[in-house]
Amino acid sequence: MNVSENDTGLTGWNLDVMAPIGPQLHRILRERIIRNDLRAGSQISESEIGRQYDVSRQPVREAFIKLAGEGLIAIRPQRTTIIRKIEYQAVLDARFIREAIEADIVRLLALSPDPVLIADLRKQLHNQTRIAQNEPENFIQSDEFFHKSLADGAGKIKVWGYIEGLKSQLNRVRHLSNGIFPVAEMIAQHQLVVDHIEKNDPDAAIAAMRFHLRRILEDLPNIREANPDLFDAPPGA
Amino acid sequence: MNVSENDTGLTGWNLDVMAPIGPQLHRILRERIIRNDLRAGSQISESEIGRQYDVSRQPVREAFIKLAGEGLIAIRPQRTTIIRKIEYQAVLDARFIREAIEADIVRLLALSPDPVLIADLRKQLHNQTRIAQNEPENFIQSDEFFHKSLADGAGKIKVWGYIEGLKSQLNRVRHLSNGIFPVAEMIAQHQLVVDHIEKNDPDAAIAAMRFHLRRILEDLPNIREANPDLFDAPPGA
DNA sequence: GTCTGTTGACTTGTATGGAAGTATATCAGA
DNA sequence: TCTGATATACTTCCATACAAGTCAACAGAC
Repeated sequence: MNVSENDTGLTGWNLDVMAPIGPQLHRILRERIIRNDLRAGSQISESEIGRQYDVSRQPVREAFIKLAGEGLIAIRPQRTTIIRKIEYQAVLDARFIREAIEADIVRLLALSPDPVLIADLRKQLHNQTRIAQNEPENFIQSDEFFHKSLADGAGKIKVWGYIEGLKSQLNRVRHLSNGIFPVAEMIAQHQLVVDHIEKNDPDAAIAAMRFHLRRILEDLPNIREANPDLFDAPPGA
Repeated sequence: MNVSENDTGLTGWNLDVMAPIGPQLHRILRERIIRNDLRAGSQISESEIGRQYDVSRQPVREAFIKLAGEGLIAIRPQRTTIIRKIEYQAVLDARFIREAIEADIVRLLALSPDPVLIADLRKQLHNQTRIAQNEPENFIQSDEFFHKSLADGAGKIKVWGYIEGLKSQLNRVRHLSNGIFPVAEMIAQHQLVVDHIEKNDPDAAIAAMRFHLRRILEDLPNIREANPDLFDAPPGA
């Protein structure tokens, strides 16, 4: 295990020793896995992570259990714990669920468009264009916020929380495709969704959202091909 | 805490001491909460549950953390842990997600009907009628199996696993409404879904499934009224 | 009677030790 | 050089001990 890239050896993710350790470790380790700082396929152990962060094994173990529940690691009792590789089918399933839910969310929004929400979304679209040009590394975050705002506007903010675990699977892929993502195209698709919501046209809004969320299906094979060691067994073959 | 209804004091849910304890406790406690054996609003503690099952606090704690993640209990650090009451909004949100996902699942099924699956589903419908007459207490289980079969037939068996946590919220309500459920009506709705799938009519199948899953919205207010102490704050007022 | 400070019995959070199981390295023998 | 048994060093899992925080009851002052 080699993680040290700076003086702390924590690659920038540090603990607040006054707050509960377990949940903090859960969040930190999840982020490190999603960003591929803890590489897929590599082994980790409770004691080793505990040493890195100078805590005991117990809170590490609790974080591990949560990560295993999200499918990010695989705990093999008495043997070892490994960072799971990205499962092609799991990404497809997570995307499927997300499309189903977000389609129904935009349906609600388009059935009774809220001018205040529309204005906020348009402002976000403006920001996205600026971010795409000046700080593309932050685009994923702004994209997440956009979709979250849609859920919130439909009164389904808790629904967004439920699928938090799902996003882990998708975000691992998205972080791999940071460079090759057609950002301008995605912003245009966002715009289309907002337009149809404003025009009180549910079917068109749903179609636009579904098309938008299916975009990743085109890139997925390329992403796998560019990072074969991070993925599990090939899709069909 | 009073749980003993038989000699073991475990009300029928026992541990296998050879298998990992933590996950077993998670499953057992979840079942007890869903079936209202651990009553909503009551307090529990790691040590007390540990004494009941003659294990240490540690595996109990791991089960608690998972249950908290599902929203079934609320851990208040250094204070207490309580069985959460049923949140009206959480039930609505879980139902919303389930409808969105299952609608897309039946769409897939109706787009390319599989005769083998259809035959299996029809056999299940037959069984459901028999169960409804002879052993109505098992109807919920057969209903779950029916919906799971739909997901499986669409190649989305893992999707069904992802929403496992969601079902906890819904099942708490369903177990309260065991007696007043219009079983015959639900079987007829199941039948309608299968019919439309077989006839290669996605829109009709989706409509039938959505209608079916919205049925609980009619009973929900009555269920809450019949068990006011198990629910959180009233919906609107 | 009312308020305040203290005590003690709880709670969860964290640390540590040992038990059970597995993988790997080492070494004996052919 | 190769094969197989043994030992050592890991791993997770569970039990136990300690630390820190919270709450309720109670004693005492006003």
